[in-house]
Amino acid sequence: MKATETPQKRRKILPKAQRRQQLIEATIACIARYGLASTTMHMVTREAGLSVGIANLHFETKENLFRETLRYVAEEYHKGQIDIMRGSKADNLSDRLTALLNFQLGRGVTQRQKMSVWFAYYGEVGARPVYQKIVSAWDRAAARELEFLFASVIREGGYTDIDPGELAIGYAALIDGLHLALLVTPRELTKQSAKKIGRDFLQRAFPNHI
Amino acid sequence: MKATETPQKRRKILPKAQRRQQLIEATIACIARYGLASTTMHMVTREAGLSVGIANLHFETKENLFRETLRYVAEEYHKGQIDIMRGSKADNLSDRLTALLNFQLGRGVTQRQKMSVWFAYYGEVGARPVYQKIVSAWDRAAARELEFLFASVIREGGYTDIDPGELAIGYAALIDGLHLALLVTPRELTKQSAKKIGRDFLQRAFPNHI
DNA sequence: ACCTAGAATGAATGATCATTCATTCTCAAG
DNA sequence: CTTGAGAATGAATGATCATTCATTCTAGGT
Repeated sequence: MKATETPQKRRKILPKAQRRQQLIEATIACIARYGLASTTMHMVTREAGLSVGIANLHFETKENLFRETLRYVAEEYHKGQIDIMRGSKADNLSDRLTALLNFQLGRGVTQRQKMSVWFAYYGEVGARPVYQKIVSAWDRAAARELEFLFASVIREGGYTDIDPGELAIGYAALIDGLHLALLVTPRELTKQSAKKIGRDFLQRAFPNHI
Repeated sequence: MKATETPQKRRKILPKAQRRQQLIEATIACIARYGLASTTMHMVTREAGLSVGIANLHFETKENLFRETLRYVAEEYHKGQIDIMRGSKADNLSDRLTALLNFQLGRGVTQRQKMSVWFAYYGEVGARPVYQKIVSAWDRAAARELEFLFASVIREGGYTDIDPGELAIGYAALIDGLHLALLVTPRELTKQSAKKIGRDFLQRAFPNHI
């Protein structure tokens, strides 16, 4: 009995940008599965179905690859949020708040893989200034946008005694905390409950809108 | 000119428990400074002012040392919370809520070092079932206690339409998220504001108590 | 069909690190 | 004071890993 033949993969040449993308996605998969600490270049390149040397060719060092991967993940999440808040889709403020919540706690974002990667990087922020810079730059951008949205809601609803900046930080913190809870204690919290908790927060702040 | 003499440290023999404690504290310091990923046994033992071999003597493996360190950190934080919630100090429920908030966002807990270590472990939870077990066990215990406290407050205040379990998860998530914000974007958030944001959350839920 | 720029490969290299253990040292008990 | 149980040491070992680069292969241009 002959062992299953390796299908003799033909070497394929692709444009730089495409290979970089491929390697970043392999890195995400590996970090989610094995953690930042134990992910090796061999794992990443094997996951991508390529040879070890390729990583050096496109990213020079492991450090570069990891940094670019963080940039990619951070951009994906925060751009998604910001697009909704700017509201090309829903003109209505209530709908915009709901859409934001649905995105932040929806299928795409709350995949175990995504949250693992996200917190793996957060965990290294204390020790790596570069990671902190990347994350905090996006965080700031999203926070400004959220503050602006909340300010509009406050104006429209005539709510008093609410500082939009503080509420924005509180809401963002709540969402981050819910992501953490979904990752660490998934048994205790369903995505449905998480959404309800987020909605209740908004409702207590903006009772006329939610 | 003679170089500064190393003061020829005398070898000291101490009981097991004390050395273990010393090594755990050195581990915390290293993780905060260098991150989980790059902390080595040499760093830890140097930080403790001891030889490399000592770590193996007391913990067998690096993995063990890290696990015990997580146990220590998790216990310290969650026991502190639980003690306050059980309220041997303040019989008054309002005071108990305030004390809890002051502890969770107070000097001790929000030290950069503490938060770094905390999130370093959270970051590996996705990849290491052992870490997840330790953290989620404590989280569950604290969540139960918090739910009980909130239930008492709800009864006392005659609040309607509040589920204590959901509110407890939301509040815990908010606090975790605020810790994360203090770690990642300290420029955007002072400990004072963080406390105010936490207080506002409680006030919107329990207006007669805060 | 032929060439060649440069994309891709992977065995080899050297660095880093956890772990081991033969040896040294300490101190409490006798 | 003497002694031995076991605490502490740190040079040595072997494993793992990032990075290198001589070589092979591909595909678009002529």
